[in-house]
Amino acid sequence: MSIRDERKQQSRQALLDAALRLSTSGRSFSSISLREVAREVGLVPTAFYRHFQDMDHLGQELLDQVALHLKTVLHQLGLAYLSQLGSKSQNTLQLFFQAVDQNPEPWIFMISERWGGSKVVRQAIGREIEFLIDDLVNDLRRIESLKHIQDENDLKVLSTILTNLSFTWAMTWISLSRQHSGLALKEQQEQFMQQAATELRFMFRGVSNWT
Amino acid sequence: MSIRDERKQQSRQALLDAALRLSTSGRSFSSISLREVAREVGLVPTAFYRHFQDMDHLGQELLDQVALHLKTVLHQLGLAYLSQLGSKSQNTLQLFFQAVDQNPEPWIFMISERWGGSKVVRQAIGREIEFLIDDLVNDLRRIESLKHIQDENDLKVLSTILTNLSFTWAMTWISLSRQHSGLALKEQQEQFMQQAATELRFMFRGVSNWT
DNA sequence: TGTACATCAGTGAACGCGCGTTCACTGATGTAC
DNA sequence: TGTACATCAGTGAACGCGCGTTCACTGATGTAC
Repeated sequence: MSIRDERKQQSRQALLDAALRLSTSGRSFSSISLREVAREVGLVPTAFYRHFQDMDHLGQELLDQVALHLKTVLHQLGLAYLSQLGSKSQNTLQLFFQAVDQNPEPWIFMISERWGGSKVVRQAIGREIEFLIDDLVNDLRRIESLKHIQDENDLKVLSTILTNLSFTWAMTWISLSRQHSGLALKEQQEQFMQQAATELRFMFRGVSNWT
Repeated sequence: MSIRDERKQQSRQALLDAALRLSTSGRSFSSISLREVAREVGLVPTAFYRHFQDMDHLGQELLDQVALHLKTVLHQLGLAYLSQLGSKSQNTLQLFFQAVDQNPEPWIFMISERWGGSKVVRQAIGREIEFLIDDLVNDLRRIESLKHIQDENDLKVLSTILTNLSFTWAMTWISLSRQHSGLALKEQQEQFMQQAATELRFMFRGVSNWT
């Protein structure tokens, strides 16, 4: 790639990063402005148009990146779960929250814009969540304790519940860090992790008695 | 109440209704303006200040009304479920979606603003959801098939799952009506209701094998 | 009941501001010879 | 390698617009006597 193309790519990515940062810091994507995004990057507003037609197009591109990240993280979590085999699922839960902490923005974007104010983003998220659910079905199929679930459809329903639950967990977890700090935060997190573990236990109890 | 107070109350409620309508018609609360709300009601923008200090204060009041509605509907659903006793839970699911269809706006507001762009609304929703979960715990306690769950905390976790699941169901249901119509809509709704029923069955299978 | 004054929901003009978008431009980088 | 022209990411001025908020006002309703 030429120097010019490289620099252009950097600016483009900087715009995407700025939009993600602004729209996950307590405000929503539909309430941030083109000028804000450009300003955040140190560009003049008109330069925005060299990269995206408008904020909606940026939103779609941003969602693609965000969805790819989540897909990767979730798949790695699936692999980690499989590799430890009989190990407690609580470990996986810990890994999950660790992944959320390490890079919360994609989670915030995906979850809070799922029913958010931008139609194109909302619809794109609907599609991406379908993909995530299907991916998870493939991971679930390889889990020994789920082998007795014959009906492909039941597996998909299970995947749907888990996906939706995990979104709520992620967002609740993140909002804990926003409302508490220090020791109080640790305490709240510990308590919430216990609760999520119990939720999982409820699910798996249903799974193991499935016919 | 005097004539003047009555008229003032009407205007106030009209502003709240307009804000709810605007913020649940595909846009978000944080992206609608004070002037839009006033215009929708047929008032001059400055008249807004006779009723609310700003949009945040209107939002808090609006949330109170919305939460009260949901609380009432959910409690009535609980009573309906209890009264039919051994009857299929699928009936209750049907009643649930019927209630959502009859007045979708409170559901949309509660769910899409749960992680939305207004901080005060977000935090108020967090509190209200806690109340809804606690209310549901009280209803669950009276269900025969749940009597074997001793630990109060397990009951609360179950209530949390059900509440979160039902929110996702409600919003998915509503977005079906937004994307389809006529026969295709009926088909999608039927299919989704089956899926939700299976999700419930997973949960209850876990519940009945709880120790 | 009638009158004189007080209250206050709603009005209309005005303000400064940030917004999205247009346009002609600049100057560093790329390309053809 | 050096030169002459083309490309194009980023600039800066300008536009019309809707926004939140202020202020002095109007006139219907309420209240005191």
